[in-house]
Amino acid sequence: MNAAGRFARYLSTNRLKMTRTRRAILEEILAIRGHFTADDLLAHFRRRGRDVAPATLYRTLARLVEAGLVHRIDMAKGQARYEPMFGRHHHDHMICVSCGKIIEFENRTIERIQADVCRRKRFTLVEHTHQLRGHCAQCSQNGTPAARPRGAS
Amino acid sequence: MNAAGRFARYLSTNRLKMTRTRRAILEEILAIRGHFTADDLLAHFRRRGRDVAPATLYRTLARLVEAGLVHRIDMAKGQARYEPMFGRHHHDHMICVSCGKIIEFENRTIERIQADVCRRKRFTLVEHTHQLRGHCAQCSQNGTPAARPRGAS
DNA sequence: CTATCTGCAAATTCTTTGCGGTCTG
DNA sequence: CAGACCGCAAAGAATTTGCAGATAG
Repeated sequence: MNAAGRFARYLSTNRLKMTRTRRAILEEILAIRGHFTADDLLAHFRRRGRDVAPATLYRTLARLVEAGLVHRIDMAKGQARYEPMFGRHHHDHMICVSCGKIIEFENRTIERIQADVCRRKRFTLVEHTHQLRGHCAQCSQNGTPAARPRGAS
Repeated sequence: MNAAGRFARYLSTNRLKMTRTRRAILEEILAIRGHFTADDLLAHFRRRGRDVAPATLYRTLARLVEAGLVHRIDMAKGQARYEPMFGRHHHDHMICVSCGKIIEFENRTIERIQADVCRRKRFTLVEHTHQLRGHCAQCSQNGTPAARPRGAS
């Protein structure tokens, strides 16, 4: 089923409604096809005259996340990012602290070890965050000041 | 060198001052010897009559992090946590979403693969966050409602 | 003595909530 | 046509910043 269909199903299952605004938000996200912030979306709407209230957008994003159609990436600092998850599977992120670019990565071995670690501690994993922050190839090259590695969690 | 000494060295190197308040904050952290929030520290001080302004605490924590003596754990939601790093080496965290408990874990293989991933993408790693959120052994057992695993990043 | 600190209060940032009118199923 | 939504404005949480007097080197 496509994204709109899946959202519709999620909504009806939960006795929620498919409104014009919700449809518009989902379409905009489908059009972006990449990482975005709540503000990005608001700006898109503002630019084309359609005004969506921040409150409404946040409420809808929360529903899309619940429905499993969108994934929220909590940044250490500043706004959260979102990304569509239609038919995609799990991956993690490298975030360039110079230019903000997000590079996705996926590693089966890490996921497996992670599961092992949880099993060993009898920890029931619900979700995880694995972000690598640093400088992307371009920024490292363009003499971005100080790319000194350091440990962190 | 001990923590106080290291902090003193960091301060003087940067033409900063070792004040009474900074000393008190560092001592309090040494006494806690575990994970804490800015609010925890403020409460400790308030309880014993010594009043430290939030602004001052946050400024000092930032310095301690810069000095490498304290590590900041950014939580997806709510307040950041801090932990002393005196003579400890890197580790990551499992966070119980039921009781808030933080369990540390450390895995050389994951760290190594992570470094490989960065090398392959020519990404200069500065720091990383690897958090597993879920239910700890106790909370899973005590019938904490709904421990249904889901994917996330 | 002078630059850095401290506490206070106000500002910020991102997100959430309360409310009165509107729309969907 | 009842219950869910929308936009607006105001609230919220955690942290940061500006300022005037205090203090360390």
